[in-house]
Amino acid sequence: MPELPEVETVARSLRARLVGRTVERLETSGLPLRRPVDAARIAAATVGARVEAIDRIGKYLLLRLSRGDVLLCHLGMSGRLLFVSNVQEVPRPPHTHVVFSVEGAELRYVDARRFGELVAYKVQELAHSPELAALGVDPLSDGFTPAWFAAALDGSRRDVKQFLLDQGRVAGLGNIYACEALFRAGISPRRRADRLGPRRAARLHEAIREVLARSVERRGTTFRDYVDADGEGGGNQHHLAVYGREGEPCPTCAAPVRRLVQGARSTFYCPHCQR
DNA sequence: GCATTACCCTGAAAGC
DNA sequence: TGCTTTCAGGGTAATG
Repeated sequence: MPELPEVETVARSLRARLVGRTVERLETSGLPLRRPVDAARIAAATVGARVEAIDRIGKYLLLRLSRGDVLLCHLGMSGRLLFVSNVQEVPRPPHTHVVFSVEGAELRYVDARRFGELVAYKVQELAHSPELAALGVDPLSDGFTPAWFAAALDGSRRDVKQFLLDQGRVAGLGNIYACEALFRAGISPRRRADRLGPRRAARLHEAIREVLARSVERRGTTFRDYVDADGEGGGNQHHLAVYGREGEPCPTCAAPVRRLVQGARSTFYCPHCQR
């Protein structure tokens, strides 16, 4: 499941391949993703345009194109963006929904569960798009300061785990890294956000940055579907302390890791180390 | 403002 | 072995 480190890894691997190249053709499967794919709009934005830059905001990938268009891509649960240079030798995998032909190579959007999204905007529309307008602060951006984070926590009475998953607050954290950051900070996922206090808030801020930075270094976490633009899996799954480890010993105290359900999502935590 | 539930979807795992 | 059921989860929307 692509969260911030996975999307960042895709952005980096794509950047090396795609920037400076021109899109020549667009093909789509015709099947809807989370929303219908507007092939005509995407073609108008991309075909004949050069890829000028690739950015990331939260879990969104931004392909900035010449002529002032931006292609916004969310990988959902199982989405992959694959850059394939030897097109003849590598057949398109099942669930290939969008293909950009790029100077003899292909950028393929593959998504078995079709929870992803691909949408084009004019650059001046982007900030007001429904996807980005409601997004909170990216935890690897300069705006993610301890003071901002503490104030945001103070303004929410939800469980801190729920708070962390809210993309309108912190943009880019998903279930894996929310669990890992809370473990690292020694904070119970059930603690109310506005009851962390300044010391825990500072610890959690630091833990979020740390957990994300380490995972970016390891090129993300591959559980099932995630690979980068070159088809390579990440390495962070070998370094998870609690996520997906129900019943296994906590790496700190050896107590069994527990699982609880918050907002219909599994939370993994150590009841002994996290208070 | 927040909790809960349903929905979209497929493949892996579990259960029989 | 092979079939059926359950579960996983990001984001959105409806409802309370």
